This record gives sequence, structure tokens and C-alpha cells, in this order.
Amino acid sequence: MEEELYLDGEEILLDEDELIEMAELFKMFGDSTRIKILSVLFGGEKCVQEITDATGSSQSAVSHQLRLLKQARLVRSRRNGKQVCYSLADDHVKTILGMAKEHLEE
Amino acid sequence: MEEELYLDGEEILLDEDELIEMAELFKMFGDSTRIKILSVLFGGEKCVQEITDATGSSQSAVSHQLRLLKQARLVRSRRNGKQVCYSLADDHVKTILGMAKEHLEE
DNA sequence: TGAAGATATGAACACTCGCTCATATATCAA
DNA sequence: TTGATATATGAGCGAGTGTTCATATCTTCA
Repeated sequence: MEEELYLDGEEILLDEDELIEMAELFKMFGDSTRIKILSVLFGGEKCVQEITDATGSSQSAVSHQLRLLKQARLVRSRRNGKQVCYSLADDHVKTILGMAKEHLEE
Repeated sequence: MEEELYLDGEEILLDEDELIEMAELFKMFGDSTRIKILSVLFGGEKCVQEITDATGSSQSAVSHQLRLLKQARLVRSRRNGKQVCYSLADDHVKTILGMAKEHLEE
């Protein structure tokens, strides 16, 4: 069974698997700790320490969540000496958050 | 404390409350039953029965989820005789899902 | 190599969430 | 009003999730 979506006049097809995959993606945005982390990363690449400070969560909690965000391919990581630096994986994240903000402002 | 986001060169400010509100919004998209319901509603207004058939979930499960979607202002409802018809509350839902799909296709 | 700093990971626990089941409410038709 | 149909709701349960705490791993520097 396939559902039909339309975006800007263009048709979008979503099958069962895509719907589940999409739900998995949105789950990543559906937690305030993770969304805080993402918003911090909008400022550019940050190491775990900086993220921890900026979000106010514990080092362990941040690390656990960063692992999930990485698995979901929303962030990338790069070791820099003793530190590990994280950055957003692509620009769609920004766009998605922008749309969400628009929705909330109505 | 405020985080700064940039979308298409335009600056977006997100404070703590907005981040939490945004996480709440995304939680609505983070479940496959709800996202199925939303995708069914892309085809236009549908009554509960039609949604139940299309999603394959139980009537009760669908009704519970429709309530959550309505609270989140993602859908509207309208009674039509014995039936209750639901439709998408605005077009941002489409855009958000479209962005998500783009992300997943990379 | 040893110590210290930075990050990752595993276990345990409290909490949340979506489902089912039973039942309530609402509307129409006879 | 009574029965049938359509939807909503509450309780309870099992599965999943985010956090903390303790500890492991990795890296640099002395």
C-alpha cells in the first residue's frame, strides 16, 4: 500500500518503510536535549565539552545522545586531540527546524 | 540563554521554551501510526473509519492518536452526521515531511 | 610508562508512551 | 424511545527511552 503526498505541486510517494524511517528520523528531533544539541551545532562545529556546557546536561547524557544523533546521520564527528568535535551532517536539519518554527508561530 | 539559528541567511532565535515546544511538535511526527495518519490526510479530509482502514490500526488506537494530533494543532476535526472528519491543520506539515524525505534520500 | 584530561559505554532505574480492552458518548433511523 | 453505527475515553499493561552512576577507552604530556 502506498500513500501519496504532494509538496509544492510535486507528488511524493511514501511507502510503509519510508514512513517508519521518517518516524525514526523525527524521533531524533523529539527530545529537548537532542534538539538543544542540534541548535548548539548550528553555531558550527563544537566539541563535547562545549556542547555539555551549552546544554546544561551531564557529560554522559550528552555523549549518549550524540551517539544516537550520529547513528541517525544527523551529526558527524571528528577527533581533535583529546577532544571529539561534532557538527551537523547536512543543511536539511536547519530547514526542518525552520519549518517547525514557522508552524509554531501561527 | 539563547541559541542562534540561521535559515537561508536569515537569523532564527530559539530560546529554551521554543526548543521544548519544538521537541513536543516533533514528537508528534516521531511515531509511525501518527505519521501514517498524517500521510492519509494528505489526500484530503477523511473520517475516522477511512483512516482506520487505511492505516490498519485499531479504531481505538487511531482515535487516541487523533486526539494527540489535534492537541498539537496538526489536524482539525468536523462532525458530519455520525462520522467525524479530520483534515490537516496547515501546509507546514507537508513541507516538514518533504524536507525529511529529502534528508532520508541522501 | 604513568597520570590526567576528554569522551564513550554498560547497567539499572524511573518514567513515558502506545496499545488493547471495556465502556461511554453521540447521532441517526425506525 | 430503542437499536445500530461511529467515535471517544479511561484503566492497565508491556515495551521503549533518557538519565545517572560507575567505569572503560583514548589521547597527550611529562
